[in-house]
Amino acid sequence: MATKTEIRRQELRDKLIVIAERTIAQNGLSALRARDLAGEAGCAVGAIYNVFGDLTDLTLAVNARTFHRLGADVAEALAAAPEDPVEQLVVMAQAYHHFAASNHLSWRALFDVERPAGEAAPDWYLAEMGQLFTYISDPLAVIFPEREAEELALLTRALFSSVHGIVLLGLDEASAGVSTDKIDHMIALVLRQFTASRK
Amino acid sequence: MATKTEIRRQELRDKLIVIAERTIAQNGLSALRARDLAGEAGCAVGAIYNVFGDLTDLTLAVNARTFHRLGADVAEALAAAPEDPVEQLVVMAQAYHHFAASNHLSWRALFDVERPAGEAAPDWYLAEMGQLFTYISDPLAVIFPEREAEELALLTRALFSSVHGIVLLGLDEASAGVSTDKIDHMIALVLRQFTASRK
DNA sequence: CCACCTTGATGAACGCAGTTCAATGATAGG
DNA sequence: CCTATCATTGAACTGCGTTCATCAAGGTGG
Repeated sequence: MATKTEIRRQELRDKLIVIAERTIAQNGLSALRARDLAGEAGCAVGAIYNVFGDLTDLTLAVNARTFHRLGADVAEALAAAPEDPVEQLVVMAQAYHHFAASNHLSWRALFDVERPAGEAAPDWYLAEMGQLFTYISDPLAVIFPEREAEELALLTRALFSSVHGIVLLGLDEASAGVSTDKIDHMIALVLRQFTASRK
Repeated sequence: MATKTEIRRQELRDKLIVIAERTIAQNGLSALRARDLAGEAGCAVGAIYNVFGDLTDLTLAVNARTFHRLGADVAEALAAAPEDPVEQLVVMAQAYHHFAASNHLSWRALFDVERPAGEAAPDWYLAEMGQLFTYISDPLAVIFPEREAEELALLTRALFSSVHGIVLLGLDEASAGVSTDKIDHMIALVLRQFTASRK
């Protein structure tokens, strides 16, 4: 069938994702503009809309890749972590922090993308999130062997959210952000203190 | 001097803040439009810019009031809380949560407002934040009497950020938000577990 | 290999924001 | 009351995402 066309579309799709990824990483989500994109990709503005529904779709494609890189970094840190489950939590949380710090604008784009109210997050997002939760709940189950599964799930979510909050506010320069070392320190403080009494 | 003019300006300023506050509370920050605002206030679009530098300035004025209400709610909860410092932390954190849940769009506007990169947060923001931090650090100092002041400051910030993260992700419907009860439960879990071993 | 038709690509034009500023109207001092 | 000064106005400007009538290319049957 329209093989030629499909190949061209796929190539344009990839090219747009690469350009958008670089733009977001360097200048943030707000710097993503249809005309600039078309200029850099050497296509018409309308061509973007032949390949993506709108710029939000393109942003989501970039975010999927960012989230995947994030998950890979955390997994890598976990693989290299010591046996101790508390240390595993600390190492993973700090890997999350370092990813966010090193990919600040891309990481922000994960949360700043406009989502139509009441619409569920895309599947890849929930899947990637579930993977992260598994990394957390495994050590947690070792640390708190007597807790119910449901309680562990809440703990997992709570700890992830806590670390996320520390990183979010810590990296926010405007509201008197905090040095990288101090963020790592806060993460370790919370996790160690949290797991200090294992019951 | 220009008393007539100044009075008129002050009245317009107040009227715009009230209208913007209602608009944000009901339909979110993205529903704030200069023409609608002028229409509702019965003034020209340009008049907005005689009184506020731009719409972000107006949003910041609304945010100052929101943040102040938030602080008042937390203070009220603290005043009605038991003596036990751990319970004080839990009560305040849940007050934070309930404010965010009951004023979701206004609360979101606190963080969603566009801030020029590299620019510090306004003074009222830092002051209000400092007040919240004091509410937290006082019970913390009772719970952890042997910790250094610097360490306590980090703990304070870390705990605030943690609760903020739990509320933020918990209220986010798109990424499979969580029921109000479960958010309260997560907050209590984290704070109680965190303070279970007092050292 | 050509003629035809279907399908895709194009970019000027549209709608809708925030913001500006020349023209108009009000204010206050003489 | 007059006039110089200042405030207000809203049409116009700019910049954005998005659309769609127009044109070009691709594939197909003869």
